[in-house]
Amino acid sequence: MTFIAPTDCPYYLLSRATLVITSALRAGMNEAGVGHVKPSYLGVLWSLWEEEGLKVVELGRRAGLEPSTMTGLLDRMERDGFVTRKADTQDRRVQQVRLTKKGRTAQKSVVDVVDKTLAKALAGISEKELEKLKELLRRVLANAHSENR
Amino acid sequence: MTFIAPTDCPYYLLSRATLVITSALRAGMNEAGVGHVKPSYLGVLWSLWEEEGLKVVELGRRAGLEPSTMTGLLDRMERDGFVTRKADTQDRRVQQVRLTKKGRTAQKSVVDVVDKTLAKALAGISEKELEKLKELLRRVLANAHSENR
DNA sequence: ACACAATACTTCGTATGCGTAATATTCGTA
DNA sequence: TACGAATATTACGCATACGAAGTATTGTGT
Repeated sequence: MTFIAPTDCPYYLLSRATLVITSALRAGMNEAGVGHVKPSYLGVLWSLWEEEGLKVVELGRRAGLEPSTMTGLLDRMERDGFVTRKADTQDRRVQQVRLTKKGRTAQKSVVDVVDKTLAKALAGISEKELEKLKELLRRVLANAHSENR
Repeated sequence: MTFIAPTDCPYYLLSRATLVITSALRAGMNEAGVGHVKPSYLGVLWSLWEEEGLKVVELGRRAGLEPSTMTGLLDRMERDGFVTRKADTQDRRVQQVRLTKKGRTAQKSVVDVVDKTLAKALAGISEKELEKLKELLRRVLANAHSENR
């Protein structure tokens, strides 16, 4: 199969969809007065709201990001006052990442923005269709995963 | 609707799917000996293989990218020898972008890599499912589009 | 106990994208 | 025709991601 028009190419559609939702999230955060929360922070915040004191590698694993990516991401999050790093006393290679008060109290607004933004982005898509979409995307990820070994 | 696990969040799935395919494309290009062709070049090359001498804004429109993004992209493509810019004599604001010989001859290998990479990434997804996926993604783009005005 | 492998994290260079502002040119209208 | 609006491009700062390579620490096999 060869894809001619951009709107016929799944890669184009995926990239664009990701970018427009990222933009919408950024805008939504600004409007809601939590503009310091960048879209990339979400994966980390989500993990830490569940379980605090995770290490860098573990956060990366959960968000699907490389450790080297996490470093810069956590630098920005620390700069913006959402998390702190704390050396682990057991294993001194490890940095424990924990939420600040600001990181904790942001949860409500942030979850709200994400929900509303996704609802808008996915408007007109039924529950069933959404499930199908997610299932297909999971299959793409599974393909990539099995490819790498 | 609130999304708990990453694999339950459409935004996470979309981002990850985009990134893994981008990675796969990069790797595929390298293996095929056209490693200078970066994934971002594809949108521009596609447009120029169709019609040469397009201006920067038009290339951006077709690829879904901002003009300011195009500048850096075209800089890299020029550096890597795929395109040249040429001032338009009619309208001196305009830069005509045209393919070099290298840019033209790359078409066959590049299209080949893209086809094979997408086939692998989308393995196990039927024609019908792929159509559905594309339709849903187009709807997301349409939503974003109508949102912005 | 010691050499070597594995793990955790960071640093650095590069790619990719956006938005804002600056510059140059052209267009439309009074 | 002069002038403000629109258009085309670039410049700059920032966010986000990867991979390769470096550093520190821990684990393992002999």
